[in-house]
Formats: sequence, C-alpha cells, structure tokens
Amino acid sequence: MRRIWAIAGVEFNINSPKQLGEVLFDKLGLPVIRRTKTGRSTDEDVLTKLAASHELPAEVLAWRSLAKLKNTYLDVLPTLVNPETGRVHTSFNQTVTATGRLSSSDPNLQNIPVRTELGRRIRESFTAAPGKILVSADYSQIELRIMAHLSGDAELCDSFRRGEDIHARTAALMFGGEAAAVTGEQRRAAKAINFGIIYGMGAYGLSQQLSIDQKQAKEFIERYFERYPGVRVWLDRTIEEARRAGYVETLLGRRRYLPEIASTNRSVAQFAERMAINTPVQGTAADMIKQAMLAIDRELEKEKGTDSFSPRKNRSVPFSQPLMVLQIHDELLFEVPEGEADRLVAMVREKMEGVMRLSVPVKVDVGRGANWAEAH
DNA sequence: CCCTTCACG
DNA sequence: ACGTACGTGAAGGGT
Repeated sequence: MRRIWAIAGVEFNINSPKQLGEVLFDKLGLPVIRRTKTGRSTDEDVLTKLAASHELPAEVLAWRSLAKLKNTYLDVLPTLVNPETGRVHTSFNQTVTATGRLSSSDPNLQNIPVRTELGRRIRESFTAAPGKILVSADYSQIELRIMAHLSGDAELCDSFRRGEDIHARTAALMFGGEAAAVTGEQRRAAKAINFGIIYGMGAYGLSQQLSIDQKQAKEFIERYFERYPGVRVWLDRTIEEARRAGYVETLLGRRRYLPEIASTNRSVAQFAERMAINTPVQGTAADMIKQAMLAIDRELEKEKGTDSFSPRKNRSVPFSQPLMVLQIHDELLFEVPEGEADRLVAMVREKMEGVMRLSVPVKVDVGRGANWAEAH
C-alpha cells in the first residue's frame, strides 16, 4: 500500500475503481482502454495492458489479488466453521441457474481458489478427518465430449474415441503437422478456440483472448469449421430450432426459454443465440453429474446397509462410510476412510462414466490426498 | 441497492 | 456504427 501510494504520489483508496481511475488516467495520463457503464474500466485486462507503460498498474494487480484472497477467503472461512461438526457447510441451490447447474452460497464453496500458488495454499486448508482422505473425481473435457455427441461431428467424435489430446489434435488440424509436434503456443490457441466454440464466440472475442488481430481470429474460426464441419451444422441448426420453438433443450429435456432470440435488436438477439449454443452443452453436463450423484448416493446407501463399505449399521454419525462432500460442476469431492478409497474410486468412476451413454467415451480423472489441493 | 471486480467451472 | 465468449457468488465502493 505504501509502495502504491509512493508511486502514485498521493494517498488514495486502492479498492475504489473511481479513485484508481483518477490516479491512472487523470494524474498519470495513462490511456483509457475501455469504458464501463459508469466510467473508465480498471479491470485486470486493462491494467495488464497499462503495465507496459507504467509501474503502477502491476503493483495494483498484485494488491488486488492479495486483497481478494484475504478478504473473501482467509478472513471469512475460519469464522464459518460449525462448532458442532467442525466443518464449513454451504448451501447448494437447485433453482438458481438458467442451465441446470447447481450454485453454492453462504459460503460459495464452488469458487475456492486453485489457479495460483497462493490460492492452492488456501485450498490446502480443506482437509480430511484423521484416518480419512479426500478423493476428487472430475469429468475430463466433458463439455467438448457433449458437443461431440450432440453434433455428431465425425472428426471430433473420432478424436475422442482414439483417446487423443483434443486441444493438440485441434491444433494439428488447424496449423498442420502431427499432434505430437504442435507447439505450446499452438495448443493454447486451439484450446481457446475449442472453449470459444462452446460459448458461441465471435472473431472479436477470440482476438482479445489470444491477443491477435480480428482478421486472423476470423481465419482461425473459419479454419476450425472447415476441420469440424459437423460442429458448424449443429450450431446453425440449434440456433434455427431455438428461433422456431422459442427454447432449447438439454439431452435430458431440460428447457431454457429464449424469447429474446426473436428480438429486432441485433445484439440482444445475438446474446440469446450464444445462450442457445451454450445451454445444451453446459446443461447436459449438469444433467449428467446430477444423475451420477444420485447413482452414487444410492450405491453408498446400499453399501451402508449391507456393510460392504461400513461394518456397522444405523450410526447417527457415520464414521467409516464415504461421504460425498462437494459438487463443483464437473467434479465430485468425497471424504473416505483410507482403507476404502480403492473401492470408492472404482464405484465412482463406473457411475460417473456410465450414467449417460454418449457416442464418445466419458472419462473421469481421479486424485486423492490429505487435503483438497493434493486430491485435485 | 447497483456497480465493478474477480474467485471458480 | 455498435458491441462483442457461457454460467455463477462475494466483497468493497458509492449512492
């Protein structure tokens, strides 16, 4: 804080985008990259660009990331430990999202940090009880597999059936050569495109994501559709059907109504078109993991009764029985007695991979450890 | 209470 | 010319 104030030459509230804007844009004369509804944006993307011309933006970014972790997680989570159970309990909301996902609140345990080293140290504080371990089981590239299934694109389906690294394969198809020979840079670009397709991105969005010009981004997208023509057909048909019916559906028939797709305001209609593309993919993944959770719960209940997992019945506080403790969209987290982990992993794998049959394999990655960071 | 920002999938 | 990748929840600022 003192360093930031010294560089700025003025004491101000770093947490106020308004005051920060006055320092960056008025006092220091740095360029305004983007506007918000109410003023000049100072978000991460903007500060990263400004960091090329002044030392202050990088300091503010560092401050922000530390403040976020401290204020949202470090200072709060310890106060939320229930004295009866010794655990932090969240609420899972079943009727909040538009796609069929769960959401988590009070506290949100679906956004615990993981992407930075310091973030992972916060995640380490979620631990298993003595004698138990945490098992994390997450669907591998589930949304791309679902898009392969929904679109039936031959190339995409074959790639998954051959068990290939899908981002490397996409890079090879787009930039030439063998999948084994793609550079890190090419794979990164292919990954951004694979994700972008699921979100209904345009050339502008991709150009921003990859720091390339819009013309080149447009060429990338066209090239993608040349290689995966079935995907383009599916996207077009899905939007067309949404316009006709006024809604889209997941594989299990969950509907999202999109009346705005008929809007004469083009940006409003295009927003609805992106929802029409993303919802069947994200929503089908939500259908799948919910079905898996039910199948796993039934199995755990059954094992509890027949003592395959637990030798004792009717314990009010189950000790030796595996517990499903969290769902994070494509991941399930279990707390399990050490000696029963192998059996649990085999059962969870089978249920998660087999609960909905797709035309491509469904793959689940499993990790285990004394804490959530280790298991993940 | 809304806005901006940023944590996650 | 315009706005521009999906879905969430929480914190702090400012009104």
